[in-house]
Amino acid sequence: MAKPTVHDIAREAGVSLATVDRVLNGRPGVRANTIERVNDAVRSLGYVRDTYAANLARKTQYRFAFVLPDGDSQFVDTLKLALKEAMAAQLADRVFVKVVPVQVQDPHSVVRALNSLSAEHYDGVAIMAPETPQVRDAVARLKEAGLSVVALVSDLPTSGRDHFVGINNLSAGRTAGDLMGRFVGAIPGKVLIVTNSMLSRDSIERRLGFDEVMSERFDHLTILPTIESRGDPARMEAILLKAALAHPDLRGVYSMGPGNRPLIGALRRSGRIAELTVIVHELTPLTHQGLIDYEVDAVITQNVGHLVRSAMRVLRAKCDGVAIYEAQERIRIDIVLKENLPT
Amino acid sequence: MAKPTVHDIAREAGVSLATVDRVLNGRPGVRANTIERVNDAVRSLGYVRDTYAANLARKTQYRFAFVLPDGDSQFVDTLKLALKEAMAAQLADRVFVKVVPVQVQDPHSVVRALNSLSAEHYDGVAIMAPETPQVRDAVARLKEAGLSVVALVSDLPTSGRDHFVGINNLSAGRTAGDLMGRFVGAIPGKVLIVTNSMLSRDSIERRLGFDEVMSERFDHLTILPTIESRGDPARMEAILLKAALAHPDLRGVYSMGPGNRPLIGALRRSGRIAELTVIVHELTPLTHQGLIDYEVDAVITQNVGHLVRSAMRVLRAKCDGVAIYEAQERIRIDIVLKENLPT
DNA sequence: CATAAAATGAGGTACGCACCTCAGAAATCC
DNA sequence: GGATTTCTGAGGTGCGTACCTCATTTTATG
Repeated sequence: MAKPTVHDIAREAGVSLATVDRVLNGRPGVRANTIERVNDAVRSLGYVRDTYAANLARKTQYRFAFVLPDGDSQFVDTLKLALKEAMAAQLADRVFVKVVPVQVQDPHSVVRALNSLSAEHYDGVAIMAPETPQVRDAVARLKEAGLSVVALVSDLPTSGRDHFVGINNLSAGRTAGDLMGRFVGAIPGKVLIVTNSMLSRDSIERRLGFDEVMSERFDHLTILPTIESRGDPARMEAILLKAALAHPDLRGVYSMGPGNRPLIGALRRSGRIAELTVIVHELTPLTHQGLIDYEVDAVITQNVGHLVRSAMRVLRAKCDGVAIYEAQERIRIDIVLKENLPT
Repeated sequence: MAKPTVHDIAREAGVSLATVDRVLNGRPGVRANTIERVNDAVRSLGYVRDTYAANLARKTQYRFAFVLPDGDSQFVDTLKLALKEAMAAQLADRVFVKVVPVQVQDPHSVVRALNSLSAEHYDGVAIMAPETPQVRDAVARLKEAGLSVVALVSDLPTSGRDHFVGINNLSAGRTAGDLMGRFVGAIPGKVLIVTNSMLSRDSIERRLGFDEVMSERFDHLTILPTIESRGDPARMEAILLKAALAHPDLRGVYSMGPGNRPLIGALRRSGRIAELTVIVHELTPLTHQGLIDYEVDAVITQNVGHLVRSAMRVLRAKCDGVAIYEAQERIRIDIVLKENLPT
């Protein structure tokens, strides 16, 4: 009835504690036959290793690196803040976290950072960086070296990462489309989409989802050509202002990525921000204030606290070789309006 | 640099291990003066008890009771399901949970259940039940007996409960109002509110929030007198059907509590469900399907997984006498549309 | 000041596990 | 069948904590 321990397994399998230990920890010196006996006992008794006792005995720490974009992104800042909080809370749980800042626009910077993470100093890595062939290779190398790797916010499929912690961007785009269509209402008009770059996988997926919903359910709205800022706020602001003034029947603006500051600035300058339905991504101090001021109508976001905690849980589980609790690790797409802003 | 242990504290405070232990575990036989010295050492070294090692040594289980409404509420069912999953995941963490079903409409049933929970068999209790004087007293008794108590979903203020795990219902109502106003659009019309009973604290608060937002921002919409089902589905269905047919300019329906099945049934029968903006609470199989079928426009919900996990974390923290990590325990108000339904 | 009472120290055991050593048993090889 | 190699058992130690006992010191009490 009580939780089975290694002693119970030893008894059940008719072997000694030492042998159970060898099997459980993959140490050599056990006949295949005996290994089977032990594993059978584990299964039949439903033994699960007490990871806390194990860590206590092993006196290890989990050493994780979080590779995050450097620079002044409010989203990354809130992410870092959440990470800091989580670290404080997890300190008791033998988790050591190091933040590694990288210049995400430069794949070499990312690769250099990843290559600097050896299995000697780290047990796992969480990476938030755009998908490039170089990064994929570097991740594969980390995996090979025995590190656990999770992709954070932005997925790195085919890189061999253990897990992706983040939202489904197709659904995020569809959600934005749903809200846009409903908020704008039945009157025909135009919708503007802005992004940093249409090359990133996230933007492509969000755009795809948005388009799907618009054509399925709101075809009285016309989508204008996408505005790409390419990381240049001034450029973004200028083009946006021009577009806002050029289309008197513009009804809504959907911003798919970072760069909400120049967006809001331009819309304000155009004098039309109040009448437009503005939907952006990621809840940050800026977008939070935007909601309060009725300048932003909806924010589609992912809870940064959940992101970092999920990343840590998954990394720990991978290190322990334990199955993850899927339902808990699914990051939801949050819709935030003025009224349900978290307090 | 390394994590301080009880040994470090003993050395720092200039006392023996036994004394540190007495202080940390509140055992008697230590002079006030000495207690202070130990506590100072704890503070200055930043000692945090390793709860896992502690539990290992204490070889206790956390024994929690979840007092939940009996009967066929889909919301409670999903809550129970989440509880079951959480139990499976927490089994490794020495948590034992017992579900105690009660007839919530009968305060005596609740009180009887609560009184049956002795400190001998339980360390903490999570309660989901309406607030009545009898229940308040029973909770106070539990606290007195040394149990940790959290109110779940529905708060029990002034009962002395340690914590409330659930959403802010005023904000939930405001959020519903915000969505209703935006989804319905600029055309004047009427809005219907239905609930089980306007006597429950939750309904009152949601209604208050909804009204606030409607009068602040959407005063072209008129709110019809509230329909109360009083737990009678047939009655609800009949009144609702009548109301839906009596007001051709009805634009939206807001359901504040349980009883979504007769609601949707009546609206379907009225033939107007597609044109109405329907906003309900709690994501269940029924409302999930309603979103998919375009019968329900938005669901305002709280994540049951978070609810139970938060309740467990809080109960554990209270039992350990450890501070809770506020940010993680704040239950958000989730807005679910067809497009961001969790997969 | 003697004595009882309270406070403290020293030390042990246990929890479930990892990791180590060494001796002895079993299997394999020539 | 003896020598060698491969397995296995018995046992110990330590991780950070709880909880227990028993002696000893300190403090309060009459």
